[in-house]
Amino acid sequence: MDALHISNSLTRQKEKFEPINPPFVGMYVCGPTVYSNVHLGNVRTFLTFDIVYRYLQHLGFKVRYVRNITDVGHLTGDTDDGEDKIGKKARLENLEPMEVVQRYTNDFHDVMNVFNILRPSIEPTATGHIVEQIESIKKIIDNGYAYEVNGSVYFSVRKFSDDHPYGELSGRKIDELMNNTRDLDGQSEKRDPLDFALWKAADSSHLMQWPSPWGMGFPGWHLECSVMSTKYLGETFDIHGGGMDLKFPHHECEIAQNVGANGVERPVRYWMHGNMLTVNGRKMAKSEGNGFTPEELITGNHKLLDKGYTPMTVRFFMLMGHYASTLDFSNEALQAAEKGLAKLEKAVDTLNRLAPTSGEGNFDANAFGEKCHAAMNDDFNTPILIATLFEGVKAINGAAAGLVALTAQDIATLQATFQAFMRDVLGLQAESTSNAGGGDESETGALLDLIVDMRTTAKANKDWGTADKIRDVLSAHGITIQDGKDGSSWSRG
RNA sequence: GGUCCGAUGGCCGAGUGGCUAGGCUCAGCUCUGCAAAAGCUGCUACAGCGGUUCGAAUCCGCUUCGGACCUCCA
Repeated sequence: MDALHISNSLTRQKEKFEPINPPFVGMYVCGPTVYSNVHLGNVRTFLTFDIVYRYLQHLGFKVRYVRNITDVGHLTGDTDDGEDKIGKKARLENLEPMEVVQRYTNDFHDVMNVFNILRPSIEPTATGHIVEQIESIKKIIDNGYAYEVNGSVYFSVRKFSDDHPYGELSGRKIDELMNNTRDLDGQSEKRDPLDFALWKAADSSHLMQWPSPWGMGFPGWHLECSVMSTKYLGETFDIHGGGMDLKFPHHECEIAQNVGANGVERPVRYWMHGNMLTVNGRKMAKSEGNGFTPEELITGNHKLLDKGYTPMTVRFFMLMGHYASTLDFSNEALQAAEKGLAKLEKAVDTLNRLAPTSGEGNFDANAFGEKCHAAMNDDFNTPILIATLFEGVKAINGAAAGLVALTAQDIATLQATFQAFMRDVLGLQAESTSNAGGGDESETGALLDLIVDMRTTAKANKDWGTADKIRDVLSAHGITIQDGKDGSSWSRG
């Protein structure tokens, strides 16, 4: 494809991407609720939109990427008097709610860094936008789509659906929803089970609460995303992303709120949903007890893991599947990713030392680069991109083996393409396996050259014992010796 | 119960009407003091049944199995 196409969840079509105000692009992604450590499934979603962000920038768009932090707890249960998650955690650990928020926000940021996921342009918090949320509720009430009961405000879905479509994104119909709504525990003040809260009254035991025209309380969960996306990206903007599990009710309610407050019929042009990471076919989730943290993954300290894996291995593993498909976690898949990534890294290294042919080249480096673009243009198809990169690997290794001829220009093009797609777009950075802190690179390199040289002498003398000992010891330190026709060389990893 | 989605070789995972996906694994070969790496070759699949078509993994129907959402969720 010669232009970027995106699968739009709203229309269920693959559509050509045309920003509202090129070269600017506005993108909003639902961030985490910071009441616990993020697990790997969460990471997958943020990785998905990291790729979108990176590729849009690669294409030259000026992207304003907004990803919120949900730091209001919301309710643990379905009842009107449920405790909020952050408040509950604060009580359990004897902390201020904001201490809980800060702790898990820090954790979230650390994890994002470890996986080389870029920071958004703006990272707004729900608590920082209480005023805007209250203003938004007033507008919705004024427009006739919300009502107040005992200090709480609810959105009237039925009233809204008389004037506007509701359920378009998730493909739900009001009548079906009616029949399938579960009976709530406790009585609800809602006039209709389909209604959702914009503002909840809080009693004195509730730790996080703010004054409002309706009394002390806190905002409903869906509202913050509507308000913050509108504030920073406008009443209509280009891309809204999030996990598949947020499609309903969260995103559906967001649309209703935006339309209800601002009257804009289609606030978001392209809706994108990342699919779930599964374990043994089931969604990774805290409640399932099958989730593990990035730290457990890296150390391998978890019953589901045979060993630890590096962050880049995990990143590569996730990118080997398309974001819109479920991806099943398994040790074998991780191991395959580990080896595949090592092969890729090794080829990049080989590429940098490759001697160009003096004659004609027989590899079309330009076509290779275009193929990489085509893969990403087709709805960010990272598995195809990776498969294409391996075609480049084959050419590089073929050149090293003397089977493929690459001109200096070909090599330069290959280097630029690997830099652009492997490093910049896929965000796969080289992981140093050397024991850091042991002097500078060139010094170590000179020593290794000397050792390899000594081993070559030993080999020439058929002193296999010495030669093998050098190889084994270096290997134990992560240095691999390669013997070729024209002598030996070393590499890390 | 309702809505939606999926089922691809030993494993993971693309593809969506005709053309090699790719990675990993396994076997053989080349290279090599041995090994590793690399290269070459092989194993070559589309849940089942029926239909549409010159032609289907790809479209339609049914069956079986699995999953997501309908409640907080990335």
